Amino acid sequence: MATATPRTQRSDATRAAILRAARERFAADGYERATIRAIAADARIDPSMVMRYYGSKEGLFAAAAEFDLRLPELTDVPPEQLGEVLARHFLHRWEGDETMAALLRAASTNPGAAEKMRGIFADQLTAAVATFGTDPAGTAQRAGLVAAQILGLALTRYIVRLPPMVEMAPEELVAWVAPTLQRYLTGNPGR
Amino acid sequence: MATATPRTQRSDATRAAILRAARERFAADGYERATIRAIAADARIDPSMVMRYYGSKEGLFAAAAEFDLRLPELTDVPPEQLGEVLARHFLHRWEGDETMAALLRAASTNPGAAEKMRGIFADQLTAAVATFGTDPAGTAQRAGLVAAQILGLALTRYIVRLPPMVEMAPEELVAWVAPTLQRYLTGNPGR
DNA sequence: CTTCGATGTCAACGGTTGTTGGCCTACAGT
DNA sequence: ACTGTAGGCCAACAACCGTTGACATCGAAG
Repeated sequence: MATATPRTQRSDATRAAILRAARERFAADGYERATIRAIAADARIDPSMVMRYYGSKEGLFAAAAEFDLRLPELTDVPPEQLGEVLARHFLHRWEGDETMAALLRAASTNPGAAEKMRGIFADQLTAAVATFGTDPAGTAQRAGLVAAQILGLALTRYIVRLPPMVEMAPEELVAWVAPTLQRYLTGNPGR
Repeated sequence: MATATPRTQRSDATRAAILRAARERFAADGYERATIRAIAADARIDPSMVMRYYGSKEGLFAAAAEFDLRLPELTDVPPEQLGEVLARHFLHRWEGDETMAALLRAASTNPGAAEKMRGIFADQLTAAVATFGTDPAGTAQRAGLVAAQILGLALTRYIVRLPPMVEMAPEELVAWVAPTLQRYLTGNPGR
């Protein structure tokens, strides 16, 4: 009220407000049900501002779905603890930022979102798996299997909300899933 | 052409045509992008017929998403082969019927579809796991974990289409996933 | 103080969607 | 042969969507 907000900061503030509202709506409703009008209402601005700042709905989604897995350095992790470290990291990453839920919900129906999802796991996860690469030829496969287990966990816990998966404590889930990831990373098929 | 089709069969035929087209569209596009008009066009009838036969879009989806996992009798399977049998069964079931892909796509954005998904896994899968129940208290958890791995596999292979998961041969996937299911069914957390 | 550009608002457009009611046609029961 | 009725089509409605353009407002540079 009293202190006038500098002008250059104002646009950045609303930009951020739009992005926050967009992530919430995309996460809760998916790409098609999340309307620009609803997002603008949440951010307390006019729908046309969304267009001005992000060009189109797809542009807004692309900005809102920018995501970094923030995978830790795996080189200084004891090889037999890789599964546990990864399982715990993903669970915490997911629980603290709804961007990933938004991306997952949207990826089921929106081709662009699916493409972005492929990019994230192909680039970030595959690269991380490659750093301790004891099996260069199978790296992509191993990363894919890890993604399948991780995304299945996220899907059942945050999207479909299967009761047993929702009710389990994070550490309980880590205990169950860690050995699976460990085998996908360093083991062989058929046990 | 020559022989007139009996009237009672005609309606059943178009009912089935609608259902088939609906499953295809729901599987390919998800709930919101699959329009009644497109489904009707595929079935070569008028959109209003869809309403007459199924009441509403939600009613049509409910009918199209009716699904039986067709889980085999698990009582006469050697306990140490449960994971392998289940993994192979799910993969074949999924590859042969796109209903499940339609349900999975829709479950990400449509609450009714998610509810139906919960029902399928809570009823059919949990019941199957309970038949050889060596751990009555943990049955629901074990079924949930199996669902997480199975759905993660389906999501990455049929929906998001992660290249390594798409390219792997079915038996290759079975070899990797079977031990995971086996441990979720009969093992303990933390290996 | 004036001027210019960026920020924000308002109203509207064109298109698509689920859904509805009226109309035509042709077959089954009498 | 006649009639009622069910299958099928056409046109339209009301609502909602993404998107656009014109107009107001206000802070900063000259």
